[in-house]
Amino acid sequence: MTSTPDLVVTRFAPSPTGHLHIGGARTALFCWAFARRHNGHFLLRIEDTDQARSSDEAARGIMEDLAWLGIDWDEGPTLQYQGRTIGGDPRSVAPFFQARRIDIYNDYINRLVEQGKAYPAFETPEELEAKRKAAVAAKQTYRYDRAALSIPPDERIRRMKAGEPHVIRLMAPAEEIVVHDEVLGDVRYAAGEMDDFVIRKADGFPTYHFAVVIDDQTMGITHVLRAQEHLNNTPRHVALQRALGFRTPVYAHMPIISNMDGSKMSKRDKAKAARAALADAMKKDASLTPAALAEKLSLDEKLIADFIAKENDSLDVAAAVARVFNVALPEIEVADFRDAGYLPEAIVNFIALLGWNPGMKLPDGKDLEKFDARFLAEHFSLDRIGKTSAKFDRAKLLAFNQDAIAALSPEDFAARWRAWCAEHAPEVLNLPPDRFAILAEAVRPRARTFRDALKPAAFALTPDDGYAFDEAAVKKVLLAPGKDNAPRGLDLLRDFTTTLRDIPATDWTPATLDAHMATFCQQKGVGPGQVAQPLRVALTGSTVSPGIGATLAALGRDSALRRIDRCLATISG
RNA sequence: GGCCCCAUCGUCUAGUCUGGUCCAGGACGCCAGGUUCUCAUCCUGGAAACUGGGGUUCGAAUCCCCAUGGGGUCACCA
Repeated sequence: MTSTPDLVVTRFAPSPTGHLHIGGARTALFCWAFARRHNGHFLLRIEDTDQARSSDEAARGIMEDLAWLGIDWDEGPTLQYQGRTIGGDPRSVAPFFQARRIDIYNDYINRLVEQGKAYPAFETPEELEAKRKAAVAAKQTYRYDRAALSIPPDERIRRMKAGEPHVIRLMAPAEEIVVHDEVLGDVRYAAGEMDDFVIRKADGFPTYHFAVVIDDQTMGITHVLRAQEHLNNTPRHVALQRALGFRTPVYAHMPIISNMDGSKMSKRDKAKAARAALADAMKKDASLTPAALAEKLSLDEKLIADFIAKENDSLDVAAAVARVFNVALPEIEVADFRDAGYLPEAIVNFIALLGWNPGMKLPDGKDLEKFDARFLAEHFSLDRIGKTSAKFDRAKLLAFNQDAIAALSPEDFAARWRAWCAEHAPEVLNLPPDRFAILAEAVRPRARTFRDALKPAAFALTPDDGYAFDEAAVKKVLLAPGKDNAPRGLDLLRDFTTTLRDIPATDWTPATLDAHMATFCQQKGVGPGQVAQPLRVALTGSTVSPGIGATLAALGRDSALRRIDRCLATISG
């Protein structure tokens, strides 16, 4: 192993049991930024010691989520992303999947057992659970009672070697442990608080605590940045480091991100939202039995019944409910935000502000809060991480995303919206490129996310005879007598259409069309609204659409004229 | 419940370490106006907070103590 003495190495160590959680994304971002700021390495390690819940797909998904956010790792499993390779093993510290490091862990565990610093214990999970329940019932704090230590050492080892099912427990230290944390300061844990926790499970896999400590040491991790929910784990890790003779890395625990109501942001929130929507639907429609729902959602009836009864929080059911009943589920995982049409740069900016702040002013005296990953890589520091937990305010994220969308060049916005549409709304791509570009620009200030953009764009995606003319709009805008003796909307429309017919396709652009309308209005002595609104009703069926020039142009000359003709033919009077 | 952490507008926060420049600044949201062909964008203005109580000090959002509140964590999950 080659190592540079002062090389800063941070790591992000997700367990591959699902998509990347937004909170995990922030942890990864801070680890990445800290490494960049100090010209160090950011390492990605996959903690797959929970055999039942881990999967390779999940690991890959997490890597893609990170890459999408622009968080690249210098060391770790490799990923091909947009033509380049992320990851690698420049210091020879692989493997990066814990399941492939079992031999390493066992070496250290054997050493601890030989030294009497750890010992086998033979209780079954059921026995321990019973003891735990008894302690709770007696209002006592449960700690492992060291029953295994009453077995003579020789016999313990003999039974262990004979293959009797056992776990290995660390002999907890008898002294106080002080954890120095870069954001919280010294955190003290009194002697005797810690019990002899398990470091190797009966299935032979190390527990999280043990694997983390071994890996952080053998991978040369110098700085551990993680969420505060891990703070209480840290004394265990320090105890382990001392027993093993390892150094202690620098710790920095960052505040937790929670929902607006203070509850923890979790994947279960999606199930909760779906369940509420389902309950609502079932109340309104008595025919929606679990059996009927199974049909409707094309899922197993038992799964659905259990979901309703809160027996499970199946993400499949939640997703199906969202789709079929057209309800929005809260975004929790990075993939949710991507699907909803958020920009990675907006997400990065927003989550960076959840618990960190540059503390800088703009020239106009306002606080600096808009920045990108490059800025973070230059300015991120531990001492500006806050201590208070942060609530995830979607309204503010939406505002950030809207600003990020506004900051894009028209070409960039069109290209990126197109890429999103290709995945989530392919029908939009049926438009010819020039009209797509016009539509994109028209829709941009009306969209806070890519998905949002679909709504104001809808008029351009329906067939020319595929929409109805809103009755109230027709009455008010087309048929009502004009103000101040002006002609009715319908007559103005008919009149202006003559002008429109004379405009060649080559001039059919938003600016030119707007200019023609302005001229027409001047000639007729009417306000722009008196022409634009009737036109809008004819073109879209409603009184709401982008600017009239853009609306006409996004439709294209043929389509626009066809729509007006249909309106004129349909609405008479 | 034990242990641990935290405490500035509804929310994210600046200010706290190095007490006075803070009758507390910014942003989102909200409210009210304005621009505009609708919707939206955009512009202007407004309401809105130092959890409470004790200290220390000439002086406390800033330092100390207590109370209260919130959160985390107590697995052969990570």
